[in-house]
Amino acid sequence: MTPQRMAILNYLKGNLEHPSAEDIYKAIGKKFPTMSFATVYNTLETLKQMGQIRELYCDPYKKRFDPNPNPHHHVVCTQCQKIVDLQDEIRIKPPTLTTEKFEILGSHIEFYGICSKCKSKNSSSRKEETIYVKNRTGS
Amino acid sequence: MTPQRMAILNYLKGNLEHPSAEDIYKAIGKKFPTMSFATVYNTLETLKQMGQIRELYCDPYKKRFDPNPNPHHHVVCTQCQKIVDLQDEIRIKPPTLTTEKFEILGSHIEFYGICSKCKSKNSSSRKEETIYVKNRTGS
DNA sequence: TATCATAATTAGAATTATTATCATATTAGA
DNA sequence: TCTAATATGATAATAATTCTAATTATGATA
Repeated sequence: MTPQRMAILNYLKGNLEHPSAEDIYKAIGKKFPTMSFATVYNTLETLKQMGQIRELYCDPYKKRFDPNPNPHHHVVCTQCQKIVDLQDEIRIKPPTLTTEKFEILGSHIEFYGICSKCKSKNSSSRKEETIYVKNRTGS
Repeated sequence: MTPQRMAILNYLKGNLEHPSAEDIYKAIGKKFPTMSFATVYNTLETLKQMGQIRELYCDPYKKRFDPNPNPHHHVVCTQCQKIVDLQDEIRIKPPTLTTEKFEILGSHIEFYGICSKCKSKNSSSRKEETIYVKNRTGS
């Protein structure tokens, strides 16, 4: 356990925003200005291997990281890529694969939609809506 | 409707492999050697807008395309990124969001696991298993 | 405490997938 | 056929991520 790892883990734990590697790099950079991007990626990979965090793929533009490794599901805004945890316990049967034999290890439900912030943005300025759709950074 | 578009659409329809843009480029390239990668991406974007195909994000390394735009779910191999359609009709309740108000537009379930091919690969040559994990191309 | 092996960090280059630009070519409609 | 609109192809640009190699920190042991 190095200071950098502590900082990254601390930042992640208790963060509900499902930050990307860049988010983490920027946030930690304030405390550790010398820290490199590679360390962020290395640490995230290590934490993932250790089962401390989970990597999410529901943001099509970048990987996102979830400090809660326990199985749960997500709601994703298709405009700003905001990801929100779902508390609901959803029970689904394992699939009946007819042609392919898979060893199923887990499942993940993604609900897609528009968050309230984006919805109000849309209605207030319709002309610009393609900007919100195409701009990856969500800014 | 241009010849290139026809070729891409024809290739997609009736393809169960959920190909990536590169897969499509390579496959169509045999018939249209002059076709550019940009055309593949442009066409896929157009077809997506038209609602003819669906873009999948469950492969962490690249976007994958599904010729079936109707709602259905998938099983993904975490080693070779093989994606298989699920025929099962799975009914899930829309989530009860307490803090955030989302307009939910759809949902997608991903089951994760190991396909039979990767499972036999693993047991037959354990020493090389990191190769299969790290090699993105799945080859 | 000094030494050593191991693992972590850094900076930067390299890679991969994807998107943008723009000149040219093609298409579809009058 | 003519023309405007759109598609294509070559290439450059970008963004996220991974790799490399040199340096540095860490922790165990003498």
